[in-house]
Amino acid sequence: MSKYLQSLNEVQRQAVINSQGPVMVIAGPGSGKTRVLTYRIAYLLEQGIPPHEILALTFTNKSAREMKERIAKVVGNVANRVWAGTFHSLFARVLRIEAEKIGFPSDFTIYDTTDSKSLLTTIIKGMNLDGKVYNVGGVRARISSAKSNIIPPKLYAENEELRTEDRHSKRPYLYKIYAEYVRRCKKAGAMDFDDLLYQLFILFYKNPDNVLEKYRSRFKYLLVDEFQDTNYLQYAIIKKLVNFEGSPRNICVVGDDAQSIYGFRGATIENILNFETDYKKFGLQTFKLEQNYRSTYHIVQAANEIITFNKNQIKKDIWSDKGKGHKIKIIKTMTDTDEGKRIVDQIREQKNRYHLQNSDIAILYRTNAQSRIFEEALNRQRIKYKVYGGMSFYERKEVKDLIAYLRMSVNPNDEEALKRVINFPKRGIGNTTQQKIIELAINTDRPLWECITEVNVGPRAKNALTEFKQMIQVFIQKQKELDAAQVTDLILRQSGMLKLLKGDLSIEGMSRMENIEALLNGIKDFVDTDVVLEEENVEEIENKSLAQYLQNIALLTDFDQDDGDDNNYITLMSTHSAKGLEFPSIFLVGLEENLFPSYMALQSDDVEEERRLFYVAITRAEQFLTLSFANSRYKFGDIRYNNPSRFLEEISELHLEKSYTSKSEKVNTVSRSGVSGNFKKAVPKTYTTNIDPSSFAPSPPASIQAGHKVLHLRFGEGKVLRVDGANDNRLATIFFQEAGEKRIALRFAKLQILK
DNA sequence: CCTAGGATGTTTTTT
DNA sequence: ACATCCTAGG
Repeated sequence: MSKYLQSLNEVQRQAVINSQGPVMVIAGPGSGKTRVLTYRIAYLLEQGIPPHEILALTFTNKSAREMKERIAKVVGNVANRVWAGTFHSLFARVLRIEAEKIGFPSDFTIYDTTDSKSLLTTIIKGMNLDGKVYNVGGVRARISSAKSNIIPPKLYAENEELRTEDRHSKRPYLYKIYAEYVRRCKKAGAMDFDDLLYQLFILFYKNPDNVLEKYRSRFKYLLVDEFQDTNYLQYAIIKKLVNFEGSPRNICVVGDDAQSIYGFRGATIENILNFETDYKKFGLQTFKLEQNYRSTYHIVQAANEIITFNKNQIKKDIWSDKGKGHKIKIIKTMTDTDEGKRIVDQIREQKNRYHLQNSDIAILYRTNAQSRIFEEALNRQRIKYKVYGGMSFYERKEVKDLIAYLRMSVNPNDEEALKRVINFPKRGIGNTTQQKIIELAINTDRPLWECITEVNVGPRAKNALTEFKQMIQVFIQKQKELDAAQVTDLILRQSGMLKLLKGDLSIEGMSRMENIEALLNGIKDFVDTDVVLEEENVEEIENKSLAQYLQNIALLTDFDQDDGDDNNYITLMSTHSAKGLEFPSIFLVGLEENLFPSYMALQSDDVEEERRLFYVAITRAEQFLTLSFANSRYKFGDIRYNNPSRFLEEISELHLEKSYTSKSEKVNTVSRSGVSGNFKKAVPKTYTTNIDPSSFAPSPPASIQAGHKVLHLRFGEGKVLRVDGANDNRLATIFFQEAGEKRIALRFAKLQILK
């Protein structure tokens, strides 16, 4: 047996070596999911499967890269020829090859969210609709969800249910916006993020030139990571590739229903259930990875406890043999600023006491806006950190502006790029002129680009437009002759952007210039780095053109930037971004009602996904887990008061450091006044009991029945109203005199029966 | 056509 | 608090 197989436990090994037919791996946090995936691929390669026949789909570039690196360690360079990447990037790659079959240029532009929103704003205005009722964010989400459920504009228009929903939300014309949006994207030769999936499905569905057969015979082995976060559309594509008459159905999906946190963008746990029914008849094998190799006992147990508060889940029994470890610490502060200070103090202490590096530590929060407070506190103490997410490098205005010029030079029909640069830097083409062009384009059903010199405007504007067009035409020409770095340099000068940026000596201006230089360096890097040609992918001619560069950057995020050599910094990121990562010490902050769980989730009564997110967050920790919340916090400029998060109460005290309760009782009894805004005053929510812990004797969980009078260390005396579930999953509904009704998992409860 | 200053909305999470 | 949108006046 190969050496790497010996390093696996029995279940893991089975999940690796059962390489034929459908396989589902349910993998708890830290259970070696990535190891199974990578070893499975390595195993396939060792069995002689050609690398290009393996398609491994992940959600982030980072996990794809990590996977490739780890496969390479086992089997060497052949790993680079496995098709491993994100859904979006790999599908974009296929679409570049096949785009013309479905009416797109192969150099199609990828619209990011900003582009999509900007186009929608134009459309909504053009239809004279109220932008407040038809807010772009909401409209875009609606369209995105339609695409994710494979509902094209025509079906949308015919679907009474959807139309009624729209009428209810006072947006009866949404279907028209959708149709126009799709039309405009196609006219601009552009695909948005959803299109990268949707158009691929359409390609497979319409199947011109039997293109589907080509990919079916090419990708003989499919692996899907984070399967719980796939949406209907993604699963539909997977099925197109795998589920057909005579197919060996070599598909392996890996996921964890308890870590499904992308419901808001259409991910559905039903895919896991559907997968079972779809492949049962083809000999589906299921493996459950339940041993956690990441975290110590208290962390694993706390996670187990809180997840039982969710109703729907596949039963799992996650355990760890890493020892008891440290208990979970909870920090409570008065204000959000204090939270920042206290967390950073705590970080310093941990670093000293346990000799942790900056890179061992991460601060996680629910919303990106929370990062600022910690940045300030870390700055004051001169501790290095890096913020992930939020405004990414490629979303900065100056970067987008320059890229818009680049995009136009490759695809002049790119409407959003044109709108960005037509009057930037200012060249006398104002709003009125632009409106006239847009109008002409709509009336004659032609791209904006073709209309800019035909539009009927005054001589000044006419002149400016002619000059603009000539300038872009030069760029288009040069782009074909020069490499990406050379042409970008030329564009930067000739467009006037460089002059404008250099002339701005303000702090912000300097930083904009720095960003442009960083972009330029990135492009130089792209040109100078040799890429090994993959012989199987002859369709792709590796070159250093601008067009090639643009294809590669569209789907990059901040995560994908090289940090250089100094990587000893504290990581700050959202709980969503943290999925799949692990750190010796995690600080999970802002644990307040309306923040985590979020206000939106509470409004729509969807706390379960928030709880899964909480579960994901705490299971990132290997040894130290610190949770924090603040009494008051600034939001939209004024102070708001929130209660501590309900999730804090769902962790049993067994796993918490003692300091929390004593401290919080003291602070919590302070009454406050003068609460501003329409937020209700925060009601202190700790429950003082005068039970002496030393005389407290919890009864065995199995003995607790409905009707019992019971004692709980924190909640005091209560009556068991009912008990449901069986064995390990028994949940008691208990009414406490002080704390009200609670649902408690008996497996973990410490309850003393009184009578 | 451009600018400045005021009004307004925005925060959930991401490829 | 901050960014974007809107409006009036030059």
